[in-house]
Amino acid sequence: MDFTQLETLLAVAEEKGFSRAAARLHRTQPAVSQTIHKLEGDLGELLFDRSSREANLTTAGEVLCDYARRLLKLRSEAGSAIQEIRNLERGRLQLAANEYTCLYLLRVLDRFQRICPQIGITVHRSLASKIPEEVLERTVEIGILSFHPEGEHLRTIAVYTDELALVVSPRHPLARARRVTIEDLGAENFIAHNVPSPLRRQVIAAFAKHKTPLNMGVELPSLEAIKRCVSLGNGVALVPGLTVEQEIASGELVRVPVEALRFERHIRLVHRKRAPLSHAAAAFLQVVRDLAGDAGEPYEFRVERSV
Amino acid sequence: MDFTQLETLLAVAEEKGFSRAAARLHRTQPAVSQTIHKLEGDLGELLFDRSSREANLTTAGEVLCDYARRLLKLRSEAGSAIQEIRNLERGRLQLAANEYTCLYLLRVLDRFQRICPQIGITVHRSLASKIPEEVLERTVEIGILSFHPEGEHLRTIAVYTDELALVVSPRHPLARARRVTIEDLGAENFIAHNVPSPLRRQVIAAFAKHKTPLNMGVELPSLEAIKRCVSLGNGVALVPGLTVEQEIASGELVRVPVEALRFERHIRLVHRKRAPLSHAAAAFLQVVRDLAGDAGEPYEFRVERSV
DNA sequence: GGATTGGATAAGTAAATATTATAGTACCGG
DNA sequence: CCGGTACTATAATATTTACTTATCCAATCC
Repeated sequence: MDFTQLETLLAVAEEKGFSRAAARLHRTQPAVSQTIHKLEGDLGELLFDRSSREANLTTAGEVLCDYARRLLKLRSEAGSAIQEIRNLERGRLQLAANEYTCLYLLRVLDRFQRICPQIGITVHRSLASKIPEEVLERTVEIGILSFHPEGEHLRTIAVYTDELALVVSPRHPLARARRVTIEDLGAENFIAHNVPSPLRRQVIAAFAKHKTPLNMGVELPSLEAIKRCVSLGNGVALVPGLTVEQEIASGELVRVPVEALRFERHIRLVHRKRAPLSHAAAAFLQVVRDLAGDAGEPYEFRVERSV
Repeated sequence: MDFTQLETLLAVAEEKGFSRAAARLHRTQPAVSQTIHKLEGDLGELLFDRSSREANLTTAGEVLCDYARRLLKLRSEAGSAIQEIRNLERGRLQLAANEYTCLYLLRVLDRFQRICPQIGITVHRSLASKIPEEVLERTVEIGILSFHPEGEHLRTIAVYTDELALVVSPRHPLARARRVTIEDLGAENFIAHNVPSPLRRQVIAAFAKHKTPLNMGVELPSLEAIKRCVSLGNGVALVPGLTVEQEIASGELVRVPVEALRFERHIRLVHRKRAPLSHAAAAFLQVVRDLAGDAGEPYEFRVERSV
């Protein structure tokens, strides 16, 4: 029992004749006869009473017509559902981000949702170091990272350039200083993120280069905790600009520019290079690309080579 | 999109691999690859991500799998439904009978319903003369008649031999008579059915043969009315035995045997000779045949030749 | 980095499904 | 009642579709 047979059945039933059905199906009459004959053979039941001029359904034929209509309708729905996926009227995008890269994501999501309101989004909150494997294992389709992951199978796209910001409490002496050099920071208590990162090493190197002591008296596990700690006047911290935009705007924290501590941090999207991109993911990437075009710096869309 | 493709899709999805799916489907791996490839081409969408060792569904693939399961389930239900018709677990039998032949039908129906409890029955109440055309026009599948209809396309089966009964009221003088001859009826008022029938002519001929006057003072349109009329003592009537069995048993009417008025009436089934018999109709005929075998006279099952 | 597993591709073959041609059967009108 | 018309079945043939074998290529495992 295949769809062609069912379509033929319905055509014959509705046209009340094999010849007319053949015309409707753009097929010859013997083709229709054979199709129905084969279907009858498969089922072991006659479907039509051909004894009179017009073909009439038997009981079995009537019952099967009923199913045929339902089956063909369902098949057509299936086709539409696939169309909907292509048209971004259906689907879900699985993303992975960490505490920090989430902040970038928020800026894109808003725009994405306006363009693809029907696409659901799931953001998996992960540790940065776990994100590449989540992408490789297909738990998520796109990861958002602040480092360039290794791996032949990943495609990395730099999408945002963030600058580290040295932040202090508004009541801190440095908050009112005209010009601050790295040497001025030797006496300060640095509050650090307790995860190893390339950035951390760069900072240590910068202080070493200027022969300035670096006091990392407090190490905290979250950016939220670091910001709160600085805000209470317990030290200074070097954090990604994105994470403190809000607090600087509200005056809760003050950013202190230091020439020797200008570090950039690139936010990247990663996805499996060889896997076919879902339409939802492709649309997401397009939104990111458009954002770079419309909003300009610090947004960008720069595919990086694999390492 | 055909069922083979959908089955293949599910096999690959469930086995997470083309080769394993091929084994399950008793087909070779290239066949599976080609089937999926063609399906993808038809839909314009990739269904699997083959980039890793195991095949993973894309969004479109997942959606289609969902539909595939529903479609295959529905097809299997359709197959079962056809089976049910064959097994007499589903169906409806359309019969045509008139006031009189209905009485025969009642005796068969009881037995039929015990054997085929799932088969619905619709009895079309028709005028006897209209029944053959109802059968020919397929309004009903089997007609029940008391005469032998003409027509090359009808098959006629005599199933019951009924005898006409002369009935009178229990208070009528003939009710107590020892032996009644046709001549004794010359003074009686005959209540007749006002439809012309071969039988009516036979009765008139019998009276003429015995040179007995026949007074048909009252003509009524239904057997029910005739019986009531006789029961009230307004005359005598010659009616089919089947129609008065109840009343004779209850004593409401009395049957008076008259040698010269022994007329037989055959009840027949008719159906289209060339049309395929439904399983329900075939079962019905079998019940009628069995009844003839089990119950014996007056039941029978005698196919008559077409005229 | 070679071995292994799994999928794609190409060419040839088998099977299914179409077509043309023709014969047979119901129904209609003179 | 009989020939014309309308319709379906069947046979022979052609075409398309789907499967198999053989081989290649990519990813993963050890």
